[in-house]
Amino acid sequence: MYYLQDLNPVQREAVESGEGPLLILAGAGSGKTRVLTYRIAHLVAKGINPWNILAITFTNKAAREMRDRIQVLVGSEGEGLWVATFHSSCVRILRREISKLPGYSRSFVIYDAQDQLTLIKECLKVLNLDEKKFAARAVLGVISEAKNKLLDVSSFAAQAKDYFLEKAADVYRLYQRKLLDYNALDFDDLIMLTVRVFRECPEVLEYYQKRFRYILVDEYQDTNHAQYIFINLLAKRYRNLCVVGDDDQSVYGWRGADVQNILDFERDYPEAKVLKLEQNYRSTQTILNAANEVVGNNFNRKAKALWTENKEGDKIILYKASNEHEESRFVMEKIRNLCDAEGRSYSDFAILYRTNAQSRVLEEHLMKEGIPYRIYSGLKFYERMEIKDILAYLRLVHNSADRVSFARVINVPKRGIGKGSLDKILEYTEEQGMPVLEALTEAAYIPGLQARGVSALTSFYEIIARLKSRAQKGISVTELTEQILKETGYMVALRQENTVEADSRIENLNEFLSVTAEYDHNLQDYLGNFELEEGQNMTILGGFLEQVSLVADIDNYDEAEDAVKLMTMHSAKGLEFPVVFAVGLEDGMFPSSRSLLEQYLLEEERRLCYVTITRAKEKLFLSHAEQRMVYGHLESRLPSRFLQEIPKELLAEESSYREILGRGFGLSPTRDNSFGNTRSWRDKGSPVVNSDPGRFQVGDKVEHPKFGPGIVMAVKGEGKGAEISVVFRNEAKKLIAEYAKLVKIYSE
DNA sequence: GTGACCACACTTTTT
DNA sequence: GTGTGGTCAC
Repeated sequence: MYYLQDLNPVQREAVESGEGPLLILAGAGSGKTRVLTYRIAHLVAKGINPWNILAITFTNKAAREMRDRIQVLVGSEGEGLWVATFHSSCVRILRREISKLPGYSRSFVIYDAQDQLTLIKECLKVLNLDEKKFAARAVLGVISEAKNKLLDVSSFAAQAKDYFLEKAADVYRLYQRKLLDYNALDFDDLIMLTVRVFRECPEVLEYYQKRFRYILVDEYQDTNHAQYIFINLLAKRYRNLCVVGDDDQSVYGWRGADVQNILDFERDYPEAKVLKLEQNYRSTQTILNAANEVVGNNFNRKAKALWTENKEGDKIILYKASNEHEESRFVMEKIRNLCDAEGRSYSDFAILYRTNAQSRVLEEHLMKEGIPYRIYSGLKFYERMEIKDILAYLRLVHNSADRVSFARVINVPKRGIGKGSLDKILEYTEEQGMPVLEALTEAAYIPGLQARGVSALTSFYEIIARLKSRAQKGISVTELTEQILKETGYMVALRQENTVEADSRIENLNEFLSVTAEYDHNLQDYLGNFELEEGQNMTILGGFLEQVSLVADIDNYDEAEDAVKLMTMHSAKGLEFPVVFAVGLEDGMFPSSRSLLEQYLLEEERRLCYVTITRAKEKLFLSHAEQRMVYGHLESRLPSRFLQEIPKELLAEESSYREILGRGFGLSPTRDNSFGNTRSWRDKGSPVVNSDPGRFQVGDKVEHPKFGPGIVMAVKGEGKGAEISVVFRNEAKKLIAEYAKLVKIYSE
């Protein structure tokens, strides 16, 4: 096996180790993808039928990459291998099996976050719940959490222990019923219902257990409970489960990922072999040391010692900017310098930030400087209004019961069907229990509709019905899309607007047409992948809709493109760059203000910091600003506590003040400007009972009789009248020093 | 039914 | 500061 020579001894053992459960703890940059792909190739080389192998990833990008790499190793012998994300695997299974669950149909559509929210709001309205008290987002969050834990409506309701949760259970019940009515599944359903099929239909489970004799899971630390059960049900029969992950890179706890899954693997599979990949091939000694030091401050982790044979490399540059603009300016300057001095290309650079909102200022500066860039987060292509509109049309053509899509487009472009008429149609549909589109054929009987409305609705129906019959005859998605844009008047309406904005929308729609064209082009491959069986009602259009509903922006990541890459720290996970700028490293930003109050949240942020640092291969720049505009208010900020967890000898400091004004000015508004003066709560520091209410500082930990413990995030003004912004456990408040019954617990 | 205007959340992170 | 959603006048 020639390829085994590419591996170090542990990697090799991981690849060669045969049957039985295997846990691979793979530190950042330790060649985990290589191990996974080689392991699959090795299984195939040993004569295992690829058809019996399932490899699961989290992103399409990771799946594609893995498929490509395996292809190189085994060539066409890989035929039949499943390499897919959790979600797309489950969709595939459900497309075959979901009709075994009462009421569900195989032709379901998939609702994204926006659709979910729309539907939740619809439910809140029906249930007469005040949207002030029951924020749609919060309710959706609770429901999603329940689904991730595989709680169905009745078990969720049974354990609802307060008023909010009781009402949320009502929403959950209605929400599920509506999804069923509209023939739609949300993201969480994909996993939950697959598990349900497995549990309720032993013969289905058995089929897949036998088929997937060898299972590999990437990023196992990011699995949530539902995904965990899904995998473990499948692996139960043969126990050939190989999971790869790094508990230090678990950064999706907030969306239900449970690090415990990887930490408990040895408990679940006592016979498991455990291997640790600890040699890092990516980063310099300096970068790796910094990352190790930071993450070493976490308590709940498996001991690991990442090392490298790479050279020591440059010191990490730490930059203190006066504000976010100056910080951006610094980044631009460094990019220019490194391009000139070291002949680097733009594609060598990545700028990473905690929140999407931070990209705006950076983008402005990049534009001004004429530096090519690409943003991999923020408003996503598929979330743009015009794209959502055209998708809604396509979905309605595909599924005449999809009320969310119907409601979205019935009056786009304007057809004189306002909110009142829409409500009447929906009400009528509800009563008649028919697909919403079909109800339009009876528009004349819908009570309360004007004749004008009736004719508008009838002609709308005719357009969609016509398009539908053409779709059934098998015209391409591109043709269908073009016809929708034309026949619904959507394009004409946009052109008539004649604004810059409308032009960009048209441009996006053209971009969308190239997506459909690509799909049409690849149709053969794609359907091949789906292993269609006779009678399986998988239309061309359905395949397209499914594909677009499962893509994320990062999936379109192009490593080679000659542009600076901007993305959130989360999106950067799994990627690497020669030069990394991590910006906005300030307490309250990163770690986020919400994480400051709970140890476990802070630890997740620290892991995110570890992930961020280990993205860099050669050079790492860390920056923070002393003042920053937040929600339109200027706020003073302190350097991130993570910065002081990096040993000073690994750092070289640069500061705008020093450059401009020289040393010794002590200009920092809150403390002297030597870095590292902040204190984390874990430090001793005697509790101080506040005696002078005027003396609050950013970073103080305080206690409020009503709101509980909190952190001072900003102080505006001085003395008794000072306005103090404090983040409490559940809320952020602005308080006036004189009146707020704040007690200072820790002080500097 | 439509469009203009105002108030007010909102900022984590995404398959 | 921005985007959304609600209200009101036409």
